[in-house]
Amino acid sequence: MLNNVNKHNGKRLTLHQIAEMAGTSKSTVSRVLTNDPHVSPETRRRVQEIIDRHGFRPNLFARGLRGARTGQIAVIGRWMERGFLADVIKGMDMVASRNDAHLLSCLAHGPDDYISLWRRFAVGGQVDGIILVAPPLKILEHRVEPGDIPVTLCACHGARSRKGWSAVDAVSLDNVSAMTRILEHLVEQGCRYLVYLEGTADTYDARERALCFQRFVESRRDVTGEVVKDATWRDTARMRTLEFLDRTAVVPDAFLGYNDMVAVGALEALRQRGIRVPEDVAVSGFDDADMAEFIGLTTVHVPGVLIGQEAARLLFLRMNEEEETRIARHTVVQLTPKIRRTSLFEHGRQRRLPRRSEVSGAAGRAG
Amino acid sequence: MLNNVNKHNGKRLTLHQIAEMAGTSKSTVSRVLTNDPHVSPETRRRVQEIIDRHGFRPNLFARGLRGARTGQIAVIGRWMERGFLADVIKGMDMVASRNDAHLLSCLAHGPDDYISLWRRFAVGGQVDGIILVAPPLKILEHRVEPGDIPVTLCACHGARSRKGWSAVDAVSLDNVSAMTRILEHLVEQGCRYLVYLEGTADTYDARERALCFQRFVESRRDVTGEVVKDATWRDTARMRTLEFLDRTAVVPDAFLGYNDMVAVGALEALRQRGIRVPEDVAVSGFDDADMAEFIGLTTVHVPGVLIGQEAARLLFLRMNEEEETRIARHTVVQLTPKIRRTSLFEHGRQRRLPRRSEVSGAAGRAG
DNA sequence: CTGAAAGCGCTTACAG
DNA sequence: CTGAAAGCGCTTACAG
Repeated sequence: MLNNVNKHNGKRLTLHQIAEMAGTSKSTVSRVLTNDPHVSPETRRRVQEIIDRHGFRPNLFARGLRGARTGQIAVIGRWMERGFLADVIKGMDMVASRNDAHLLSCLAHGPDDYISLWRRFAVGGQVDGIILVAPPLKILEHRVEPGDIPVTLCACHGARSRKGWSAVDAVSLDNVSAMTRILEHLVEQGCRYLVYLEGTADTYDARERALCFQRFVESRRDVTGEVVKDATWRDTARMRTLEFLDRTAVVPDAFLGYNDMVAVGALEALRQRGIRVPEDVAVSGFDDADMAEFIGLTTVHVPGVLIGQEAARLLFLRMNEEEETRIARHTVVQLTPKIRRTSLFEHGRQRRLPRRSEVSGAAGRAG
Repeated sequence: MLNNVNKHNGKRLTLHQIAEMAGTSKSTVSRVLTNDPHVSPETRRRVQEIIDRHGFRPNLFARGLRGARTGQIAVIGRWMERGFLADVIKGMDMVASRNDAHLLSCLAHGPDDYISLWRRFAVGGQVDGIILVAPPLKILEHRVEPGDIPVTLCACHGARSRKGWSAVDAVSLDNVSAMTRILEHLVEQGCRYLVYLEGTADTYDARERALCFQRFVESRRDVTGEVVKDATWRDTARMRTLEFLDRTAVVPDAFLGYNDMVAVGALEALRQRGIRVPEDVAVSGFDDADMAEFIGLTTVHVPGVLIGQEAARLLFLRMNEEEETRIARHTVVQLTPKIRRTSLFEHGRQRRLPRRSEVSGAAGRAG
């Protein structure tokens, strides 16, 4: 009887009542509930049967107040990452529900809000653990305090090398390998003048992708690069791209977006200016969003669900440790480049627009 | 000092300590915290100042155990609706954080899991209220019990007419108006043979959209319709569409998807068979997903954030009521059809494929 | 292996 | 307006 869960004769069930029905004490019932080994098999069986029959679930507040497990995990994320966040939360929820825990998901409204949410949970005792998804860079100015409840970093590659964060469990994305392979692919396709649309600049992963782009460009004599800032979402990316196109003498060979939505913004701008993709310019994104495959967008597949599962696994591992260990676990998730239509010149490139090399070459000769 | 929030000399703060510092009693501090009017302005000011200075936040478990507010709202949703769910949660979170509450989001793994999650929270006392997002049809076989904590239905239009659910607050989508306008638009464009890809059949909204399609087709003498079942997501929609195309004598004039992802599945299948959109066949979706505009998909815009806000508003209204009222609030959200490229034949329709009317007409004459 | 008792940090009648 | 006290439902030393 689903409707009678946790109720008996219309009254909410308590340990006390279960104990009475089982002809034992509250202590023993509690021991059964917490899997305490100091209960005889026979007693355990009898008590468990009553518990099961009535669908009894202990009051979480009493439990939490007593300082035991609350069965709640706080997940702090950002609305801007909603696509990734939805996948990650799915993965976490899978693991959490296997551990009889629920997710308390909070969307931060900005870096400061993110940090104050984190600190509140870190000391508050409201949850058993915290997962920080793509936290703002600013969080690294703070540190994990000795008394904090367990925390796992998710999608914040590199944070572990920072003072005060080295002992924190983390699952990070291998942005650099994936980004480098996309860049190499573009160069192979004949691209020499690349533009990176930076997206939000305040997460570690965003920063890492931008840095990777810059280093790659610097390491290649034959490649020129430029970073366009403040292209955080589809519309801003479209606007930034339009502005860029209006002030540039030559159209670049490729636009790389911080993520797929930014790439789509660039595609819209290019379409608006009548510039063909991929004939005139290549475009790539990051994330492999739902429709990326359909529109043939070259991108990097990010296995969000798997990442969420792993983050939750690390957290439960930590939570279940008897005593504090000096171990910090770090999982690096490999990402898969997806080369698609927007960056492929199958039949040789047919370009109407002048290349940068031609223009600058001409200018060089003229000068 | 962010790090000192809720701590004083390294110890977690309690009412007791605040009372000591303020030179008053726990009772009075508690009264200040709960906005009890029975406190002198001077005392209130003094206590509040200490609270603010130390960033004191009362222990939620003690509060919850005592039977007062817990500051937590449970949101139960389904992974399949992830796009919609992400938007809705954003809206709820905006309202919740204004009310100093957090969202406990649970993803149900199936109808039974959904229902048992709901019942657990309904009687459990873990949260102050529940929002059910797009619950499975099966939930209507159960009913809201008298002792249940407040619940708000979200995206479950029509449930209110069911026994045991009439007194529940709800925010629903006006699926019928939107769907009808899309259907009328398609007919205006010359479509006569329509196929609806049903998607998941186990939510009220999905059911309602399918029903609306069937009724429309039945009400029009000149229109033929067919429903394809079990097209729940992009890949299944693609497969169902391919199967359909392989067994049909004539290609329909339009495919309507239960949502945008289903529509994209259909688009993929059509592309795979070399059938042009919109020249040979029109396609429409539902939701107005992130990339729908970019790919020119005709769809219905669903304002998820706004819907989430409204659901949370209704819930807080209910929670803040002193005594139980006999009022049930119902907000209906209007949806906006977005007519785009996939259903527009601007330059007159140029069709390579035979129309159903032609084929069946020929068959009729032959018989 | 089992039970009686203390106590977690609040709120709210109750008494003044 | 204010304070002392009871009690919410658990868990865990403590004693047997």
